[in-house]
Amino acid sequence: MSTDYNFSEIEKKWQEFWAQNRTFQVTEDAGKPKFYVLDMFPYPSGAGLHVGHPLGYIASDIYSRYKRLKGYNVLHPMGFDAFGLPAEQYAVQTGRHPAETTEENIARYKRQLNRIGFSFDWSREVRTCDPKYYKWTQWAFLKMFGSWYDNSIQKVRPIEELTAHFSESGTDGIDAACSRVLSFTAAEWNAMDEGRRAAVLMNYRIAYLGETSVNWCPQLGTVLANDEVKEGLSVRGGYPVIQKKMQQWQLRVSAYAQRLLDDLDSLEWTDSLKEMQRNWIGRSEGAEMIFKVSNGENTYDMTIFTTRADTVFGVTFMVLAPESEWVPRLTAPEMKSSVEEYLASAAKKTERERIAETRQVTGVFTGSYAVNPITGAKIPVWISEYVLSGYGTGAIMAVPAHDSRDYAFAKHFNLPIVPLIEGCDVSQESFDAKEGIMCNSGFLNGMTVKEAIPAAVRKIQELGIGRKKINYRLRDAIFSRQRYWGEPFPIYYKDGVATPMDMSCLPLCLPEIDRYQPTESGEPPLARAVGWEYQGWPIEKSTMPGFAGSSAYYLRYMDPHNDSAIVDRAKDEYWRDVDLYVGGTEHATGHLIYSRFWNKFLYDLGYVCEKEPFRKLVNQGMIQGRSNFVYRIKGTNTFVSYGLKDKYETTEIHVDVNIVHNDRLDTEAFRKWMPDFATAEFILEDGEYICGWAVEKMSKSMFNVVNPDNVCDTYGADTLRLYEMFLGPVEQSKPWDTKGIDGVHRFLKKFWRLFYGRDGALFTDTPATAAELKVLHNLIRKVSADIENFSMNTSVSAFMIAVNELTELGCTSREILEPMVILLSPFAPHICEELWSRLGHTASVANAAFPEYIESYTVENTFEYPVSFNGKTRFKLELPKAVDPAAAEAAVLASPNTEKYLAGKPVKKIIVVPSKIINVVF
RNA sequence: GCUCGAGUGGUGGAAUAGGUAGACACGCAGGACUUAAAAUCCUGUGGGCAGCAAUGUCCGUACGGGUUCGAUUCCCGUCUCGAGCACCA
Repeated sequence: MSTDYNFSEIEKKWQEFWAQNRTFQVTEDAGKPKFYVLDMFPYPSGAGLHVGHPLGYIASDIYSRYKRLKGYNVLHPMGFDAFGLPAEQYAVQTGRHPAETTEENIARYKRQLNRIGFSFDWSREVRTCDPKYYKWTQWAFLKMFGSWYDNSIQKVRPIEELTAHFSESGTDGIDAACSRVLSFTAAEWNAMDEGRRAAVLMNYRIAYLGETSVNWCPQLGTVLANDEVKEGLSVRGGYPVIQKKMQQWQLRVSAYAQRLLDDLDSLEWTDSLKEMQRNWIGRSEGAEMIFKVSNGENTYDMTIFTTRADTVFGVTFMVLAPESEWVPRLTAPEMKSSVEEYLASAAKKTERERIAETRQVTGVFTGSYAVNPITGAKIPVWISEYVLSGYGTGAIMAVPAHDSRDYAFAKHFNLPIVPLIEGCDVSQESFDAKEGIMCNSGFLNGMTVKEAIPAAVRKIQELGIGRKKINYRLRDAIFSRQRYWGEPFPIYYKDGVATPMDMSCLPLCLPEIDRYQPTESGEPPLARAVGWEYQGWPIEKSTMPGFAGSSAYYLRYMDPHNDSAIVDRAKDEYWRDVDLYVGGTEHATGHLIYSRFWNKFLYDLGYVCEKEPFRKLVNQGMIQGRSNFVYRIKGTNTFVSYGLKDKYETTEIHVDVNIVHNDRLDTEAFRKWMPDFATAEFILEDGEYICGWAVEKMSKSMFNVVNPDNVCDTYGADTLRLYEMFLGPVEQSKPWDTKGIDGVHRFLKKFWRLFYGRDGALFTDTPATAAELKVLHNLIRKVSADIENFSMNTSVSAFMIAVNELTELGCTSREILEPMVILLSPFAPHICEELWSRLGHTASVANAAFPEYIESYTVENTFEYPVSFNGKTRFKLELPKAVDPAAAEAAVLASPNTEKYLAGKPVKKIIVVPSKIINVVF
């Protein structure tokens, strides 16, 4: 048996051992407390893993292994978010089936992950593109299609209960989340034909088909959700996005807005993440107010939303969103052509252009007028882009004196501005602050703004022209994607009416098609599928978005092979929810909202037992790339070292970081790297070529991608794991910098040498000394506290200190070394398994028990020493044994601050080291 | 513009409840072992001043104030960086 630390042999051996012995497979065990540790499952991209990906996985794996040692039954699964755009785009280019490339990518990912020694229970693996998995995505969709949200009990109910109510009493007594408020009697309902009823019900379903303004990305040929668009460009690909009205499947997430907001308080998430979700939900309290509007022939009631009901006396015009349904009704004949021209120009703009022209004022007059319900004044109705159709009612009352957007509009089109707050100057800009005393405002005069807002709301409520209203920014999620590689909708169109398939039809498998691009007529790829029909009727041709499959995957891990339920009730009641969820912050307003919504929906229907899916959430930081540069002297093939480059005219060239070590270039490897450089010459400094560097995104084009496989080859997985933790706090973003990896590797070698010297085993059965026990127990305390707090980086330091100390003490005692192996095993599992077995154990170290911390081994041996001051015993010194009490007393009394310490305050203790006071506790 | 978060040596970063700032590691410098290299080990390493020296002393956690016997930590203001939202009425 080798006495050297041969990591590659050890790591291979134990990875095989874990797989063969199914060491990390778990089942429900009522005798043990459960703990569910989840990583955000990866999208298996063609590029494979780089060192940034495993950061969170390593931290969660340490946590899982630690909890296992602590006696918990730990569920720690992994799977793949396997539907998605890149595989499909690759298919469009190459004609290869996305399933094929996805399969290959998953195999590569699994191989890479397993090399790092994660304790995943692979028997529970899920893949979103597997029909056995997406059966339950489709199932949930059908459940949503068959449900409505009852606002009065804040809960979802089966749609049959709504139809029963309709046939008995119409819409009377119904307070439902809906696309638009409808009102009809039972008789009217009963007289409707099937098609009409279907249309009415669509207004209430949680999953519904509706016309909406969507983010359309022409280059991708698909619709995108709000969180898939950043700054007017698609997150995937960075293509421009335009607004387009389309008939789309949507999820009525907005029904859950208040609950999604309220339940945030119960979660152990970072404040910043909760804040992000709060902003995204965007609750705002205000009022709805009805304005009479007239196009000259007819008069209508138009409802608007405002948070400043108090400013109603200053409304000098109204504004409609260009997409508002009021526009056609209120456009006067003589204004028709200019309105149409304006609408056309607004529709043509991309989202990005709209943002770029943010402060440019545009708009057009409709020719119609509204009546201010309080003052009776006749005010013009305009159309402008600055009003959004998706928020409130898509129409506003404009108060230019107290809203900067209305102000800009009024100035531009020369509309009147009426100030409503005493002493405010609106000649240059609006006065938006909610402070001051009201004036020019009838019954509100003399009140402060804070008083006036509720007073105005009360008044309009009395007059029956409005009511208190809470609005949310959160919109319904658009659920259709015009592409191939996603879950098909189990919906067919019977006489044009969207009809759900029977549950027994699930899974509805994705059909084969010959090509993956949209059809020539612009239909989604599924239009190419031959026989894509159900009982002779056409099946829905769009597919579900990426977030569909990732919204409930944590539930399937609890019971991944169940074909008759999304999760067995007993298993759900055992595993309940995710105790620790680790993943990137980029999912804050996407996946993490959708998942919470999805879970709440299933909770309402009684399929799951917890209101919230993810109890504690940790956001790991991104690992950026650290690029290296070489400097070629212009017009030559000679490269000059970093420190000398200013003496020449050079071009900076990215060089593969894998042939650079500690910023020193491996010149031989460089010559072999690319044919162009085969004859490269170098100007060195001190015999070495020093490279320049910069922090950039980790990407192939910058040659700064570091593959974890390479690190495992050179240093081993245990070093990689420790180093990623050592780099800094898990939550923090930082560049991958291999400087320092040697230090961590050196630590593992030192650790090994505690057990094995040059001539064989060192460990003995001699009892531990007091000093050794102190080192061990301090470490136990430190490491458990650190892991619980997720500060793995300081744990690694603590290990280094402990190993140095034990080395210095010449520790060989099994009594110390065995617990050390257990302690380190979550961080560096392979070396610990090996040492554990060499210590004579046959079971995996993963099945050991975490050593208990015994305080008496570590407490400082201190004693109290009374100090008299001015003849009285005034305070006590808590002194370490090593300190001379007389010297300490002298130091305290001599301290110029002692008088201040004693000034009227009782002193509890003073901690002293020779000649210096360090700690006074009152 | 609004909302969060963060600014500590040459570098990554420590400092649990306000109590010896800079742990640990990298890098650097010097040394040991070696024919040599690699590996390994030891010593030093925030800055200024004084001293042959052990050492002493002052300044130091973005900047300016405040609270406190004592502030990297708490409070107010400023600057810089990062993240998110962005015409949300």
